Amino acid sequence: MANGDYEVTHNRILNSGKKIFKDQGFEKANLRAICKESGVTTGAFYGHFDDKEALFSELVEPIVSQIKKYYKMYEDKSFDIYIRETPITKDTINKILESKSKGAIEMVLYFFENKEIFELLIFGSYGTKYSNFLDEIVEIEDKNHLKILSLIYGENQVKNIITDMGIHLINHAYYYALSEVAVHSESREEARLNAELITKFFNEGWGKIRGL
Amino acid sequence: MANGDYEVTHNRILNSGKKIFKDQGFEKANLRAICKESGVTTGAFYGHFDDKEALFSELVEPIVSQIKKYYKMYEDKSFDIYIRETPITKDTINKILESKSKGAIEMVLYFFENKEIFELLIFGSYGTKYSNFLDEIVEIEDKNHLKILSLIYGENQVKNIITDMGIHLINHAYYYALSEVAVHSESREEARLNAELITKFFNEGWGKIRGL
Amino acid sequence: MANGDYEVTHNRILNSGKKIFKDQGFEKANLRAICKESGVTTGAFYGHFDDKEALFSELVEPIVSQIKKYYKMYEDKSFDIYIRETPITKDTINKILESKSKGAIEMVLYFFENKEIFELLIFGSYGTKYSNFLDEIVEIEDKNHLKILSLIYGENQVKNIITDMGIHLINHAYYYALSEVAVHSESREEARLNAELITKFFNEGWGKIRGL
Amino acid sequence: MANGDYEVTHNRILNSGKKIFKDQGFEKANLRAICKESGVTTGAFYGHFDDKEALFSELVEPIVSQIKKYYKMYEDKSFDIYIRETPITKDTINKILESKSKGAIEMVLYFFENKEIFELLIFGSYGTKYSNFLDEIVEIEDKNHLKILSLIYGENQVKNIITDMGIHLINHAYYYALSEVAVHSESREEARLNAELITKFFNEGWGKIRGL
DNA sequence: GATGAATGAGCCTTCATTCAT
DNA sequence: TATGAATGAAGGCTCATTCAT
Repeated sequence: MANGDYEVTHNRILNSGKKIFKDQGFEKANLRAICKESGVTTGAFYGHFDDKEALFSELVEPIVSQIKKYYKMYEDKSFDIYIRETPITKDTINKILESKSKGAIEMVLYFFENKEIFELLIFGSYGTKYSNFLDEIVEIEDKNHLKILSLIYGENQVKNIITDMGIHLINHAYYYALSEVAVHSESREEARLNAELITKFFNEGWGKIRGL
Repeated sequence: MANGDYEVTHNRILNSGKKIFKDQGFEKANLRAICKESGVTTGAFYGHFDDKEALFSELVEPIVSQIKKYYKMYEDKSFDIYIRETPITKDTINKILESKSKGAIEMVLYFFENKEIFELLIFGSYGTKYSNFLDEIVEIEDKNHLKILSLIYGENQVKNIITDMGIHLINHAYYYALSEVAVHSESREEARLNAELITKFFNEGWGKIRGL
Repeated sequence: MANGDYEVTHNRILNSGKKIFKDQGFEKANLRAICKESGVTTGAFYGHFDDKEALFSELVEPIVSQIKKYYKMYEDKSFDIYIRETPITKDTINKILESKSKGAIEMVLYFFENKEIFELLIFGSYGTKYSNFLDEIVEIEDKNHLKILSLIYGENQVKNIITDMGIHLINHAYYYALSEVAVHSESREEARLNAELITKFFNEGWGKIRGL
Repeated sequence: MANGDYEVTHNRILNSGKKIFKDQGFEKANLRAICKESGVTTGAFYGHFDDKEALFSELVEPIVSQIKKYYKMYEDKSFDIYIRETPITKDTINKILESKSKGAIEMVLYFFENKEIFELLIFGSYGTKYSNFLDEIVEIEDKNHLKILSLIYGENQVKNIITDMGIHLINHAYYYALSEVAVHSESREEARLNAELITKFFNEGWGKIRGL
């Protein structure tokens, strides 16, 4: 192995890691195999990453922090509306829901742009601290959803509309479906269409639940 | 270990396997721990099962074959209708759909009755040949769904309504949600209510898709 | 390797461990070398011991618990005298000191009987939880010594006789010397004579310190 | 790292080595950590020292050679007396012993002035060629002691007074105690007092053995 | 000279499976 | 058929040292 550029080797390891983690998942992926694929010794690996999970983290962290940033932002904004306008008009509700839908679709597109990494994060992270990442997001969405429903029906009436578990089941299905869209769509356009399909589909269901 | 009945020992291993596979998943479960829990030596284990996966299979196989039987039956029946009645009436379609929904809910209840095994099969099978079991079911449902849509719109028009991937995404979400219902509901009644909620929710979405 | 008796293999490992730990110390000792020496695979090793340190512990623990037992007993007895007789007579002091000396010599003889293990514990335990074992004993002795001096001079006057550090320095020297006696004497008789020499030597020094 | 003076860098490495070797001992000390602490690359390190042990040696060598010089000197002088004055007077013996004691105390003070390095040499050298350094000194002292006792009792009578091993055990205890004094005293004054305490203590013991 | 990425043998440990008894 | 000790390849990781630039 030529005594190469740090960054070149680093990226070679990142690429091998991405490939092998994607193929086999974090748990099954063999560090020596990643090193071999990168044309690097195991010793060299540890000059670039603290351990196996650090490689995974470095691959996945950009997308993770982006998502966290998004939720931070979203939470603040949502809370803002929540305290300022009471009573809430139907129009406001619709705006919130529409903005949520648009946000979801844009997120899918962002994930699509980072397909491989996103796939890693969602479907290959078993054995890492990210293994429940999507579930954590779903839980945030559960809370947000509950807030919105509380705006509409009042905090005490929500439970007559749907249970907490009901909300969770539907959100879980929704966000996993969107994840699949990001991972399995072949083009940006296809991703957008699929995300819109799923979103409309779920909005319809929510409409039914809310509407009556 | 008293030289007990073969069957007694066999069942003890099955029970320990069920417990430990459920807690840790197939992959992480330690065979020695299962043996210890059963009060059986590793050598004895291999008198009962070919290997670790054989234990998992035996646990899971009853439910698997039940499901397969169900789909075999369903397929035949569906195909039956398909060839016998043309042109198809709206009423027939509705009957088919309703029967599908009912079938789904009953399936959830059946899974709920076999909660632990079902959980194993769906959420603990990573590393076994069953790791894609639910996906395989979803694929069958995709085909069924396509048949139904073909009955309504004609085989050539379906693609104007929804893509194959669209069908798959929605079905995937649907069956995963139903699986969660079976696994996480605390009572049969709760399972039924949740299954009905999810089913109505998804029917609403499908109605929208079909309706246009 | 014949599929041998558990105990036979266990002892073979213990013996190899004793030998190699003694030669190289815990830290430098190579587990594979111990296994090779025992004619056992590394896998087999872990059927007998939890890890490298567990082997060391099992070798050393009998002597450790014996010593602890001795100090437990000694402490109780010493404390007993301390509370019962006040003011203390010179005669009592002498009896305590003589009993301490006799105890020390007997301990050396006990260690001599367990030479190899004792050597392991005192001089080969770097890297284990026993690495400061002798220091811990010395600290106990420091406290005991302080008690005795307090009996003679009163708690407040001791510091005019000798500092805490002074006590510690001398005790440290004493117990290391006794350890060397146990480890390097070739016969029980030699061990006894050396232990007596060291003890008389140190008693003389203490006499001088006390005497003024 | 600014392309500093060779010597500046060299000293920085020496200082980091001193610090880290003292904290962790030679064996456990990590060369990369030493380099990092010095702000030097590993490559650069090997421009300054042949290997890890060479760094240790350079730190410790000044004190080592000083000690060797001392013993060389001492040996010559002692030998001198031995051949010149026969029969030896009691007064001469006392002078020799007193000078030895004074020498020991001064040595402790010298070690105290070089505390850190001395601590390295005596308590942190496991894994280097210095690991038995103090033992080697003790052996020299054993020989010197034997010479003195031979002067007093005649070469053939010494063995009636004390065995070689007895001498060694006591000397070992003595020099280890003095080493502890140098390392653990907080001030020069404390070091002197402790060294005097230990020396008087041991002289008392020797007096008993010799004289009476 | 200095750089610092790379080396690679070595470490302890795990675990499904085998097989002599 | 049951036993359970033994297998042995594989795992992630460490670190003094080397060497192309």
